[in-house]
Parts: sequence; C-alpha cells; structure tokens
Amino acid sequence: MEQLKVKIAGEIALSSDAGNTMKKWREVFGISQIDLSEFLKISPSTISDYESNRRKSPGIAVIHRFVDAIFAIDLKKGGELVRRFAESDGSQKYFDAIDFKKSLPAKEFIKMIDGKCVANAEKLDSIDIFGVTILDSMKIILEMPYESFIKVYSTTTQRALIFTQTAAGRSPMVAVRVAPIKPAIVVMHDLDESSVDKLAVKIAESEGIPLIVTLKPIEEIKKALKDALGVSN
Amino acid sequence: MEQLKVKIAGEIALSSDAGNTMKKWREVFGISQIDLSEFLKISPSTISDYESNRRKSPGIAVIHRFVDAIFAIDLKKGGELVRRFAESDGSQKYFDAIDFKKSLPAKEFIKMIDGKCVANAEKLDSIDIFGVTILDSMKIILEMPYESFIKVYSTTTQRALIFTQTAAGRSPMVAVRVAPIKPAIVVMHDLDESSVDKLAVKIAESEGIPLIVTLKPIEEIKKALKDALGVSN
DNA sequence: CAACCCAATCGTCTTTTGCCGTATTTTGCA
DNA sequence: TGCAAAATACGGCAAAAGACGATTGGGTTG
Repeated sequence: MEQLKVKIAGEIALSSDAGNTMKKWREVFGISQIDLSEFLKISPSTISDYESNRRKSPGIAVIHRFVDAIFAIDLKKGGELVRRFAESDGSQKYFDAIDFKKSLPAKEFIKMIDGKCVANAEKLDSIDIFGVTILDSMKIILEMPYESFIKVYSTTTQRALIFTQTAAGRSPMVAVRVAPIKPAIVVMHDLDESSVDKLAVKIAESEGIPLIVTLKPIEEIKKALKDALGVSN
Repeated sequence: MEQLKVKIAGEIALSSDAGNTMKKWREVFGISQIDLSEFLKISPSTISDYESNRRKSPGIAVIHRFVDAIFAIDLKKGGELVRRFAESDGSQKYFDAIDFKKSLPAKEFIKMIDGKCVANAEKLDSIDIFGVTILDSMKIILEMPYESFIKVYSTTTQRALIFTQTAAGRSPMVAVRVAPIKPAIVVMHDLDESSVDKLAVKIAESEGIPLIVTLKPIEEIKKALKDALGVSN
C-alpha cells in the first residue's frame, strides 16, 4: 500500500500533465472534487485549479496530502480500491493475449462470450477484431507505465480488451481514457448491465468505444475463443 | 528505468525529509552538488538549500528536473548505476540470512571470510556478531522503504551485512547511513582495499561501523559460515 | 599551511504557489 | 427540459518557492 502511494506520487511528479494524472487517480478512486476538497479542508475550485494545471509545479506537500487523502477516503468507504490493489499484487502474469487467424465481426465475438453491450452498440456493425487481450484490472493500473500499453496490443490494435477483477469497471475505463492507444472494444468481466459504473459508460461513450459486459467464466471464454479461431501465445 | 525514476520521485514526494531523500539519491549516484548544479544550470547553494529543507515543499518541476538530471549525469559517465539497477531487477530473492548458534568475535568472522578491514579497525575487538545477512546492493536500495530494513536483521541487530553486486561500495553505504537501524559490521563483497569508494569509507567512519572488504567467492563464504556455526533459514 | 574542493548558511530578490470567493459552465437526471 | 450537482474559470492576495551570491567551515592534498 505504501508502495502504491509512492508509485502514484512518482507518477504525478514525473508526469508531463500532472493535473490530468491527479484527476485520473481521483477518478480511479471514485472520489468527487467536492468530497476531496472537504476532506482536505480546501475549496473545490482549488482542486480544479490543480487538475487543470493552473499551478504548473505543485509542491510535494500538495502531492503528499493528495495521495494520503484518496487513500484515506477510500478507507473510509470500506477500503474497496486499496484492498483490490493489494490483492492483485502477486506475481502471476497479468495479461493473456489471443490472436485470431482471421478477423471476427464484433457481434459474433459478443455472442461467443455471452456479452451484452452497454455503450455504443450502434458502432458494433462496423467493427472487426483480430484478437483479444485479457487483463487484470488492478495490475494494469498499477503496472502500466503509459507507453507499455503498446505491449497489450500484440500484433494489432484492432483488439478487444477483457478486464477481469474489476468492481464496477470504473478504474480500468479511466485507464483506457488516459492511455495513448485505444482498443476497438472493451469488455468488463463478471459484471452485468445493472452493476456497471456510470462513469465507465460515460467514458466509453465519449471515446466511442463499445463497452460489453459478460458473466461467462473466464476460462470458458478463453477456451471458446481459442478453439474457434485462436492462435494463443 | 522509467520505473525507477517514478520510484525515486515518489519516494522524495512522500518523504518526511525530502531534502535528505534527494541527498541520498544524489550520493547513491555519486554526484557532487557542484556537478549537479552545473548540469541543472543553477547555483550549488540552491542544491544545498533543497537538501537542507530550506524549501519545505519543492515543486514537482524541481523533482522532475532532479530525477532526470541524476540519470542523465550517470549516463554521461557511462550509465554505471542505471545499468546496475536494471540488472538487479529480476525476481530472485535478494537477501539471505544466516543466524549463528553462538556469538562470534568480529576478528574471527573476518578471518573466516578472508576479509580486510578498511575502516574503524580499532572497534573490532569489542564486537561480537550473531549472524550475517547477504544482500544484493542494488535491490536493497531499490526495494527497501526505510522501515523494512528491520527484516534484514532477522533475530538480532548484532549482525554483519554483506553487500554483493556493488561497484565500489558507495551506494549501499549511503543506504546504511540513511537507514534507521545500523548493522554491527558492513562487508563489501568482491572489492579490495584499493577499489573501495572513499565516501563509503568516510560514512563508515562517521557511523562508527567497521567496514570490511573481501574477494572470497560468496558461495564459499556461505558454506564456511554455515558449516562452522550456522543455522540458516 | 596554503590551496582547493565540497557542502552549508543566509540575506535578498522576483516569481509562483496555494488558497479563497465568486461567477460561469458543464453534466446528470427527474 | 429544466434544475441541482459537479466541475471550471479567474481575480486577488499572503506566503513560499526558486534562485543568486557572498561567506563560512570542514577535509584532503600538493
């Protein structure tokens, strides 16, 4: 946990867009500017000032308070995020790519994984994918240093990303938003339509990326895809 | 490498003594205030002001420049440190403790490992040790978040620390200096008297810790200690 | 021991931060 | 569609940061 704080603080300090990085983490933790400002006993506009980079080089004291605050607030709310981060700390590999031999229409893909579309369904007709990548949400957010997001898209960027281990899909979607490369489709595993986070849906819509939910066990999904048309690695 | 930068930046940002943390990293990288100030095109006194915490909350711009600078300067000098850090990134375990069944006079210990004392030799007569811990220098500096230094001293603090994988012994000695708990003896492995870093010796002297060098292969050292009086774990 | 290097201290200056309060805009939703 | 909630925008002000340069204080080394 202390480790994670260091990582976040470092990311903010070295970011070329510190405000946006702070915002990203605030959103990953699901905290509004107002709640954060109340906790820190400063006005909400101050938070906004930081997130919009009005202060070009905030002091480390601010960063320190900020990081402590998002952790403390999460803890107050039950420690959901922090616990999830802690859990996904092991050393198992954290993504699994399956490349297809030929392209697959999005709608067929969704059928194969028993998925339901909750955003941008109208775009599905024009999307073909060439592979999927299955990721541990928390690991992505923890261990992806921006650039290396590229690795996720092995041969093509025309891929679906399947996020596992997510509570409501908010954090991984925020990560997708700030990442430089976008997937063709995002799938949230182990969620149904009613349990998807609203912010996640909103981000998907503004990014123009179809968002799918599925409850089908991950091993079955892997098996189905590999059997049908996969060349795994 | 980018990862390491993030870690350092985060450590500085969250440190309760940011100046000291900056100083630690500057020294680990073996850079003088003057060289750093020249690189950054600011006066040396400014560096000193930061390290003495005259500025209580330096901006992230300063931190960013600082971290970039120590890496860039190291690279100019051949990239020694950065390469070492990169190498010791694997997931092998990074320390190995051997606890003795009974105490061992320092001088006998030194004889067993074919060591030579290069600092505070006069204190050796009054030191008995109860175990040794063998550590990968770079890993220590990377992965030790201050407090957890405690783990290194399994049962007793009356231990010798043997640092492996060090170029001249500077970095691990700096780490010892800033750590809250001190070992009874420090051994630099794979170094002889002439190749020890001067700053390392100076730190040892000011800390009052005897500093030993040895060229004996690490496996032989382990074997000798375990055979004679060890209860490994 | 003078000459030098490295680091620490401090007065002083200008530029920014850090914060507020008060609009104003955007967004979600009944 | 219209209103509350959330996020932005911005002028202003006190307090700090960020920087310099002159000075002082240890060490080492010719």
